[in-house]
Amino acid sequence: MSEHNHIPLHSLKVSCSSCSLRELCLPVGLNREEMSQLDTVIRQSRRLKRGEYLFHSGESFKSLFAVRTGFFKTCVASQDGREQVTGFQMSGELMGLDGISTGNHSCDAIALEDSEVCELPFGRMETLSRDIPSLQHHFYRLMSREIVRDQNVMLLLGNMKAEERIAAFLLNLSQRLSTRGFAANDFILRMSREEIGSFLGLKLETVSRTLSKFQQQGWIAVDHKHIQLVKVDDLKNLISGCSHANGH
Amino acid sequence: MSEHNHIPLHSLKVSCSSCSLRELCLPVGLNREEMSQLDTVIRQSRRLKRGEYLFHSGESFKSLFAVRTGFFKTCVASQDGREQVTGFQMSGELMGLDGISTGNHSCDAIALEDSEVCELPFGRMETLSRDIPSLQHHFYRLMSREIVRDQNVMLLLGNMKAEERIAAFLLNLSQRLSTRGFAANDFILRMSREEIGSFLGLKLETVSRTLSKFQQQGWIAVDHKHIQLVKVDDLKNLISGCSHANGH
DNA sequence: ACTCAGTATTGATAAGGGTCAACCTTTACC
DNA sequence: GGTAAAGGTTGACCCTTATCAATACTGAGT
Repeated sequence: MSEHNHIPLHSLKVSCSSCSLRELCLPVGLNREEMSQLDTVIRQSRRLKRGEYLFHSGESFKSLFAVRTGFFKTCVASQDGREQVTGFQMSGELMGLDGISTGNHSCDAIALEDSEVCELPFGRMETLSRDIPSLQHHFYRLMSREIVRDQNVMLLLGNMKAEERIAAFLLNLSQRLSTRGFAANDFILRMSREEIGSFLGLKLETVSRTLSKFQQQGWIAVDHKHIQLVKVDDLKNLISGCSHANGH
Repeated sequence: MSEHNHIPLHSLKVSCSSCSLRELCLPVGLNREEMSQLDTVIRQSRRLKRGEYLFHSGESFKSLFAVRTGFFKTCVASQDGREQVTGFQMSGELMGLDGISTGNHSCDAIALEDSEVCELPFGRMETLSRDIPSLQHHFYRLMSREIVRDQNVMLLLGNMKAEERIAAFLLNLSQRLSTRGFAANDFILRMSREEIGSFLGLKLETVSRTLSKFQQQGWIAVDHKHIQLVKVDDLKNLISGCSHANGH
């Protein structure tokens, strides 16, 4: 936590050492002292291997986690084994907001590839956010954004057909990847067909068939987990009308 | 805003004059001064007639609203007219949290019967919550609870069959009504079959048929909007396994 | 390089729920 | 109080997606 002093504020974005969190999740507009206060709170990052749980449903909630690198899914499970994936998280995105409510996590968070997260002890963030208004505001906005995202998923699950869901899903991924500087139209899926299906309320066979269909129509190219979007406009046409439906 | 001085703290619950909000939504544990600070922020309530919009999607976000009396739905609409009801709100429940994210409401809120709400100007609540830690904490918890509720709706929409959805819906309503001191097994639906369907991702005909089916089985009695739950355990059996699925 | 388990594709068939339509009931409004 | 509009029920039929099944591919680990 040293170099801040030598670096102009506006470039902190790219030069913070400990954690990419601040670039991606936290508000600009903090002064140096506030930044260093934040530094004392954010714990060093934790590494997880593919398949590892970041937290389990029911576990006591202590911290939020921000993805530094890698890819996660969050899911709620019913007693009889059915599971609903409630979201996929990539770098800069936050997990654990559901735990604040009861003090226990209400979902599982699982790494879909080797990943790294920043831990944000919530109690200390809460305290700190009292002293730093813009931080408090930012947290309210983050939680609200999650609510909006969830509402859009409801719209997707409640109103859209399989093809529309898949198209919305691909376009949403594409948009989030390009925000992070990755190619928008050429990417690797980090999740299985079954996990996509669980998120979208479809069976894995339907996901597979729909991807094949899109490929036959020349809209996308599918090579297992490697996806290329060829005709983005056609995909967008499919969901125009049911729009709003882009989470995150 | 007068009688607080004469009334012991623990009974504020029942005796606040201006607004039932504090009883239902806000944390206990405020002292008298904090309570009176809150009083200066909470605006007098607003009355709405059935069918009236409390706010529209896209409208600038200024305030949260808590239902005092009556019943609301919130919904997001797609361009082509499809609408997804994202929730039904009854007394004590909050609307508008989605607006914090962008500064604009992302859904419509519509009164399903003549209703009364408290307005909570968000900017002032935010400021106040800096000075009153328990208020800040309470807001975080409220927002988190909304996230958990939405996740459970996703589970419902993504995994459950029509009968399970309807059963979960009825049981959820029942539970929330009984929390408020109303009969748990005998109530009037405030929403149409179509609105139920929109919330549950079903068509109105399916809602109607499923209610008829439950009635034939002797599990419930249906007289238009008047519903009686006769065999609650059978309804619960239907959704055991997919449980978790009770919002709010 | 081989194997086994997990993952994906594709086809055939079935079921659940959507769609269309007719009819009935209630509510709201003139 | 009568009439129109909205809401609700029920039936027949069809479409989308789930289910079941066979096969193929991939990749991690030996």
